[in-house]
Amino acid sequence: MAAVHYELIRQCPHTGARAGILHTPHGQVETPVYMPVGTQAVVKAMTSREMAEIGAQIVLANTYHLHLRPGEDLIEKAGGLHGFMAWDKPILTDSGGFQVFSLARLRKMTEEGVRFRNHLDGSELFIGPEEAMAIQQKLGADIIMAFDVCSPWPCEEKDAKRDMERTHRWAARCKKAHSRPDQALFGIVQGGFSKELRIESARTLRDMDFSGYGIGGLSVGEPKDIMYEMLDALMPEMPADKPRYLMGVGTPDCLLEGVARGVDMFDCVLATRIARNGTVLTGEGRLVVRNATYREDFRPLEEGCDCETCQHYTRAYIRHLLKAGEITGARLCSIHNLRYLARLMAGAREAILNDRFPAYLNDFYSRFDMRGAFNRSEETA
RNA sequence: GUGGGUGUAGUUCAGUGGUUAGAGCGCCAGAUUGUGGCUCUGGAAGUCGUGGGUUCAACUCCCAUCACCCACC
Repeated sequence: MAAVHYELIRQCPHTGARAGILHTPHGQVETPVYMPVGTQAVVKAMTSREMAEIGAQIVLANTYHLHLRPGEDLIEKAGGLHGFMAWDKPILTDSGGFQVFSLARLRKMTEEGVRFRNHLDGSELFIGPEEAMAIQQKLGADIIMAFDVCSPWPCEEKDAKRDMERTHRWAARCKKAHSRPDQALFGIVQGGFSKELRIESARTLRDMDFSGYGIGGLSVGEPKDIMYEMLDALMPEMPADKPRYLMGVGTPDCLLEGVARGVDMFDCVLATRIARNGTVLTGEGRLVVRNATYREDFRPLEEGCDCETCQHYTRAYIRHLLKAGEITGARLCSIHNLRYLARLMAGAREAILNDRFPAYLNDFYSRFDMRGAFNRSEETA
């Protein structure tokens, strides 16, 4: 049996939403799931014990960043990422493909791979599909990602096609270089913002038979409507017996819209990033606890939340910590946001299992104030 | 008491005759979607201690005065 396999438990009769279990060498993951991002082998400001308490089932780490520092050889000596991080639940490593995209000014890309001038000391390094696989196999995550080419928004169709085709060739090279049987390799769908390309990419990768499929190149600046259109087009082409992972999403509404279209896994830095800058997520919308209006607000961040932060601390106190630049302010907000997303996804799963996912989605929108928050579609519309 | 110094945004300071007096920090707000982010962007905020005077023109020069600081009696 493969290192990772997906077990479909229940399909929503009205939407594409599905509840399942991802079986991995380090235990099960109940899907749909939000995966906190721990780029540098840590979810910023959090310990692995706290992550477990928050209810995180699986965390991410990043190939590019860990290759630079401290290096995969050291992590391998430490017993792989699980030993190094003291986290015995599942881990997924991103391949570094996105860093090629986000650090584009520093790159030189050829068919072989990508030459970077790294951001730490400026020295040159090269990562191609084989290097990305070799690094990830030493890091030892349960799930590793193919090295892909992420097209930007906006993007000419011919450029998106070129990136997609290279992604497919690189996916084949990744598959060939992948040798550890206890790690699952996921391919990544690209295709820019063309439905035809997205469908072609999904079919091509499906035929290559990966253990799961990432959907890359979305949430890179495009309006939400366009992201949803792409998902609507490509999701029917995704194999039902494999997990589907929408990379880099996101906001609470995008997560649920993704679930509704059959996505099983998500990751996003948003929750922890905005937490460090004083914004938290609640069922009623965003709350910028850093703002002066909460100076004397002695309520918890969110009434009824079961997170450690909301159990013990007030908005006024957290605001004070944030304003004073105290690290604990960022920690308390991160704990809350991670717990919020864990609850959101657990609630979605529960709703799917009970055949009431559409009502769950409606209830979310009726409570969550979308005004001015994460509303990217308004900018371009 | 004598001599000297300093008074400019909430704060620390820049600005020595010429557009609408600036900066850092603070304050207020916005941004943040496979993390180069305790980051980035924007905004509000000053009767230039006070009162006179010189000058076409004064934060800037002169006089007085008040406050604070230093030194010496």
